[in-house]
Amino acid sequence: MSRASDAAYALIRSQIGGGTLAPGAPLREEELATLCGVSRTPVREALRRLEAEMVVRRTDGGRVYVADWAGDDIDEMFALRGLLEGHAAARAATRIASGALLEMRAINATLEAAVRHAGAPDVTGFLAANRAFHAAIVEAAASPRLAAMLARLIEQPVVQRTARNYDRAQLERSAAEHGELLAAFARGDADWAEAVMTAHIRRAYHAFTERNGG
Amino acid sequence: MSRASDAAYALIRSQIGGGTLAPGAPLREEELATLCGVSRTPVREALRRLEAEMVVRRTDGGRVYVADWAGDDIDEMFALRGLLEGHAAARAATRIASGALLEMRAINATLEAAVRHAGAPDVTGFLAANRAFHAAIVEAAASPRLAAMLARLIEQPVVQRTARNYDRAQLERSAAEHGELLAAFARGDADWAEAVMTAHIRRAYHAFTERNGG
DNA sequence: AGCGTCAAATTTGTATACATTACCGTCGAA
DNA sequence: TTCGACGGTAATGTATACAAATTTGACGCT
Repeated sequence: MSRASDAAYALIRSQIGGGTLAPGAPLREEELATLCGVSRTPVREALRRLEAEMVVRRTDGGRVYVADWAGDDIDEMFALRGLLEGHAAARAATRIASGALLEMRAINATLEAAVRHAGAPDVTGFLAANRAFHAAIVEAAASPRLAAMLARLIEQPVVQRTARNYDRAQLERSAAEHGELLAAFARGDADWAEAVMTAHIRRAYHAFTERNGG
Repeated sequence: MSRASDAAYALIRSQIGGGTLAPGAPLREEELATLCGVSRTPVREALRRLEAEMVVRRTDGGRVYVADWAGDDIDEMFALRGLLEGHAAARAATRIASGALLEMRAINATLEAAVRHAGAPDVTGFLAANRAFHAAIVEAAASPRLAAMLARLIEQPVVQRTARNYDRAQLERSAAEHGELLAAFARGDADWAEAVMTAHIRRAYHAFTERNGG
């Protein structure tokens, strides 16, 4: 896509993710335009994209606000993630190429290393590897529509807060579940992969709600 | 949303749905602008929306073409529809209000009347009632994200071609399955509702592929 | 003859000016 | 005092002009 439009999209999204733009805050096009150093036009396109992703919401008139997904929204997101990522895992199990499987093993080795990092676990490293791992599954599922839906569903702030709530034992359990997914993939067992992934997401859900007053 | 932008969106979408704009056809902004009687700006916004819905696709450069979803795409769409509509039915079973349930019974009565129409079945009437019925389920599911996903997934051309492939017996079976869904809703049985809906979509899938060379 | 390169033309991306619409405060009347 | 209407203000919606980029065609070279 275009340069300015993409830059505006990335910046606004990161500001929302980083908390600089708080949930419920109004977003005025002109203000964002000066913030991004571009004109209103690309800002408008960025807002349209964010609206489609439900990162922002707009009122009956055109006013745009930062979406304050909380409570039921979180429940929805995790329920749909479980459904769709489980489906993705099932598809991936019967389609993944051996090369991609090797790559995923390497990714999970990195993840395990981050978990067992000397002193405290390397949460940032964990997050990067975790993200790459899940992305690889979606890639192997070979379903553009599914990929698009999951991209809109997985809010990184939620994933990050979830992981930062994990203690070392939970991080290790995540790594172990990833290992089990790899075993299911190696055997082409779709049902197994789906079950493990569903449980994986479900556990993340409870970890998230326990410490965030869901 | 805005007047002109909405009009452009509706017109372009209907032209694609109606076949006037064939799959693979290039879409030039200026041409569409004159066609819709508006400027390029609202056309651009309409194209962004259609892109998010995967009704059109755009190349590395900004060129936009009518998406030619066929073959694997159809499989994907039905698989995801089964998953998500099944989930919607499960949620609806435990949440639907008695008033909404009554309304759905009325809708299905209309649908049955269309099926048993004197002479040939009234397929247009069937489609209208069918659409209203499924929309009511999504509404009762009370999940905005789920609703947004399904809206992007259910291409009316596909639904229409599916229904037009049905013979009278299949139309009657659809009506019966709807009736079973209503029974599941009345008892608040989420598992039952989900199973019936999944089967319902699956049958539609096979009906579609049988006569469309899937 | 085929291929690479360069240039012209067409198309999209961006910016800005203008029109329109929604919001909000104020004023007036019940 | 509260409700409703009205007008000012500020935001979004639209149109157009200009800049950037990509495609396409032709020309020259191998």
